[in-house]
Amino acid sequence: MDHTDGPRPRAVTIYDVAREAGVATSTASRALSNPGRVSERTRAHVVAVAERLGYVPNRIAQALPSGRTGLFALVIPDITNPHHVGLIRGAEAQAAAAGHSLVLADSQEDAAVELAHLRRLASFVDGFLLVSPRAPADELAALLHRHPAAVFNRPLAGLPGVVTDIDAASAQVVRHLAERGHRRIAYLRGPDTSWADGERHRTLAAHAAEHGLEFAATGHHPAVLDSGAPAAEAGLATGATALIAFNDLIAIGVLQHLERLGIDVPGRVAVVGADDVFGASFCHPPLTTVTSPAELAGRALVDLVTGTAPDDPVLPSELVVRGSTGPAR
Amino acid sequence: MDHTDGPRPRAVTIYDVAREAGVATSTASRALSNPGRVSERTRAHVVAVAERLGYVPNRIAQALPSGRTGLFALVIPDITNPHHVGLIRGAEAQAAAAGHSLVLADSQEDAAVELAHLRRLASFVDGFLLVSPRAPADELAALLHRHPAAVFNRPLAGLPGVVTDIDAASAQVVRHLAERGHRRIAYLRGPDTSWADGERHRTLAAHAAEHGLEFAATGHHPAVLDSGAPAAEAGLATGATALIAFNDLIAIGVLQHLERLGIDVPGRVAVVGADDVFGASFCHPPLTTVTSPAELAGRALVDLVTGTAPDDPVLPSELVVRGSTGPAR
DNA sequence: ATGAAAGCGCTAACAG
DNA sequence: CTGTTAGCGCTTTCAT
Repeated sequence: MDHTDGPRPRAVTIYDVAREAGVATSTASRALSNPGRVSERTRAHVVAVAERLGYVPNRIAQALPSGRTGLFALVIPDITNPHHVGLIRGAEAQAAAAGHSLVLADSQEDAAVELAHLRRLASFVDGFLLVSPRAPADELAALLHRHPAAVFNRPLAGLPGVVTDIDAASAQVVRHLAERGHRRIAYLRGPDTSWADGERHRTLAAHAAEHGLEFAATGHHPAVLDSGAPAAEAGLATGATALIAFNDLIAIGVLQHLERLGIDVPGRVAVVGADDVFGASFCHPPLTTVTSPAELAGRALVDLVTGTAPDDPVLPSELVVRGSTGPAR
Repeated sequence: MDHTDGPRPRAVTIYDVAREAGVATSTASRALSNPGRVSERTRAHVVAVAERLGYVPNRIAQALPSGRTGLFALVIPDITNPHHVGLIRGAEAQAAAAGHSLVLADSQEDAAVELAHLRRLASFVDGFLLVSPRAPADELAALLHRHPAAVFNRPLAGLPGVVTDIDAASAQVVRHLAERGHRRIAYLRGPDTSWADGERHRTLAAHAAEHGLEFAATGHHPAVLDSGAPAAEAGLATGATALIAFNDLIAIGVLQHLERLGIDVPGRVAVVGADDVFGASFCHPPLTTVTSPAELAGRALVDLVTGTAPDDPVLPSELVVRGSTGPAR
């Protein structure tokens, strides 16, 4: 049987409440959602009647005149990535605290899917939370013309947003590796549509130059565990003694591949990830990585889109040294 | 500035389209969403005008008469649990494929929060996807009276649902441990509001009896990593040589605690988890666990709530043997 | 402080 | 095949 078909048993409306309470619908409405503009006596009476009848306001009907649903769309490139889970969690918590809810949209790293989500959801939500959006800036701008939005990890003209302090993280990573005696390092790039990837590439190269280190880059690699093998091969081929992966997923995949190859980590090659996802602390060896302000970012996005500007649009990220880095061979 | 305040620039309505196309609104409506009930010529014309004006139907307005939003609420006890991520992913994918979207609701293992979500979202969604709901059955029933719902891992009278084949999984776990020579096993229980926990407890005890094994249980333990230490202590105190945790989160926490204690796994004690979450294959030692049909379950929930009954409400779960189990001391 | 009435944008009878 | 009209449930002027 199809539960979505057929008329649902009709619910108690505000008309029922008004009639039962012997007042006009407008009075009932005010008593319920605009107290203070009605006498205490009638307010209490209407509320009591509503309670007794089991009245629950129809939020679609509420939304039609106001245009506000209290729903926000959270658009994510890849739900599978554990990194994004922190973001979902932060956003959900902050939204719930403000009485809002999130509509989840997974764009599967596909710009077209992402844009389709924006179009589909536009008339339904009060705003968009865009996590590292992949679509071209002009197309995003066109679709978001009449909708508030906040963006994580991608500066977009005219849209508020927060970003990870990638430069600070890269500086710490490079300094750490230089101190451990590495002379040649390689960056295993992530998706080419990722702004964060470009930033990591740029800042790692710059800091490597400062320290007089040789720098190479490989990729782009998809941000998934399975990229580990090809990324590791490409990284090793550069002759680097330290491999810095775009994120922990790739880094853990790299560790697994190196283990299969019998290559000692960190003895022969060091590995660094990014995001400090669940699992990074107990993989083998435990992964040196940089933290991601994911949960913070999720909260900040909700704040931004609801009009509360955060103090600082640059969110902290810092190095966590674990077993996967060590002195160069 | 506050993006949510102030009137949004008003959008193109179907009236605009109808006027511009020189037809009645009903004709425009039919041309756009009920083709075949209008001449091909006017259809094409209206569509062209709509396109030119950049018309996008207002989904709230569409939803008001029909009562259908195409939104489904996914209610989860704990977003943090990586196990649930598979479920979210499966549900999102299946919903998206059918042109629906998901509203995310995290009840944080709290029955009151769960019920509050149902109340808040009821008038907004076409149905509920309940993942291991924690609230009392009668309260759930009362709130879901007029809303379709599908449930994962908790049989609820009158509601369609799917469950994991916990009995089969338990049978395999116990047989595996018996074959490895364990004579006394302990189950580290999960949340007391979890139906799955009760089932695992019951079936593990039954199969242990079949095999002539001694069986003990400890807990309830919250289903988080930090439960690992107390759960491990309680489990060891039972004198068991094999500890079966409610889920992988607890199991991995147990592994970490045993490592700190210098207790050899699986030499001195074996550890088994459940769900086969991300990380289970590369923790130390890799965790023997049972798979969870999470993604499948997510898809099945969407199918159920949209009226497509799945073939079998019992979803497969099977043992994956890794390094954390071995012969008893 | 309260009531009457209009309108949010769309769909679905009901006519023609 | 197309136009007219009512109505989904609620909020909000505008009167009183």
